[in-house]
Amino acid sequence: MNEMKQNHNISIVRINSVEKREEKKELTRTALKTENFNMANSTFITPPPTSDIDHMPNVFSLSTPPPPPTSSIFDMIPCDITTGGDQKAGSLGFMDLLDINQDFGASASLFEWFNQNPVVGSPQQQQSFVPSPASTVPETSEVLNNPATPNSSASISSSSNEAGEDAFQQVKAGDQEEEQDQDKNKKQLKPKKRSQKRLREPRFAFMTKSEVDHLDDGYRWRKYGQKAVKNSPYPRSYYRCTSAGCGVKKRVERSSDDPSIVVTTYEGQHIHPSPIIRGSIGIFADSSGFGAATSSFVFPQPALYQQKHASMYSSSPSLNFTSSTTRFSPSFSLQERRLGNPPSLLRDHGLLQDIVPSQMIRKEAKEE
DNA sequence: CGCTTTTGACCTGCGC
DNA sequence: GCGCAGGTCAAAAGCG
Repeated sequence: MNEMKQNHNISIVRINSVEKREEKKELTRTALKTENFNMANSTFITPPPTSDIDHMPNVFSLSTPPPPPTSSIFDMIPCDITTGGDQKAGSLGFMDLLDINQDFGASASLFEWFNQNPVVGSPQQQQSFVPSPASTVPETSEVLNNPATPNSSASISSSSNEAGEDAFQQVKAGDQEEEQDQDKNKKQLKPKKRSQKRLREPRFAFMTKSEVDHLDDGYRWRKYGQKAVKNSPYPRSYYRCTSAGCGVKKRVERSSDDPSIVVTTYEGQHIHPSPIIRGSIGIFADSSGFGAATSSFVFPQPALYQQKHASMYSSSPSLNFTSSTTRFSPSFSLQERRLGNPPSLLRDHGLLQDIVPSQMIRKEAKEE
């Protein structure tokens, strides 16, 4: 249990995506040129938006330095947020997202903000988000840099194939015949659905400073694989949501640069409410919950889902934080947050208080 | 007994 | 075409 009380520095990356193979290749090449290429020097290139999840900022970082013992989430100082490829977007912080320093209009929550700020609009916008080869890595690194891991950034590329089922059914049909001929000698002769091209769901990731690899985000996960990661002594674990019909996956791996950093990548959206949802506290089930070992915050559920389960959502939950031991989903008032008076609930657990934005240190350093 | 984790093999995509 | 690395499968083992 002690490990559950580690500091959890979180960096979130969400890069909207556009399937630009050439840029992707270039990114890869660029990254590989870097001496310490790893997750840190990567960029998410996800498929075009398919849901409300894409209303989230394309990229934002919640990197956090080790907080003082008495710090709380309310002590957080804005960290970098870069939207799209537009550097003019400037920096926004975690608290910005929480409506502390930034006016999100009527929305008092990250959730609402996400849904009210369709950052991802036109294909052009999406494309603009994907940094050019020349600028991508540095920019991404800038955004993702965590004080604890100067070289850290996360980079994942994904490809989407929207050709659809038809294409794959044809391919599959052909492959099945081949499989019958081929795999008789092989151990795993069972026909797999491998011939189908995988459809990539939108992905996003975040970095957490934690000693715990598998972070509790309120959902139940089943590990289905583990692979050694090139240039890293730490393996990557693959998890799938255990809920029937829910195909959300997540990958967890440690940064080779800083073993204390856990990089978690979510793919897909939950089609069910978070098991942790309970009580009267305002909650929004997420589309891809994520969090730290002892705390988690959850991203918005797709609008469609919310409509179906409107009763499950309160008016303005800001962020759903949960604990693996004692879950809680604070829906504190804006005033409370602005006054820096976190609910005792938060203070008592020393969980969220571990989340501190990356620029806190930077700013403090500047002030000194 | 049912669920989860482990782990080696296999599949797929990409670079050379 | 080959090799590599990422991703997935599924049998076996582990666990409560």
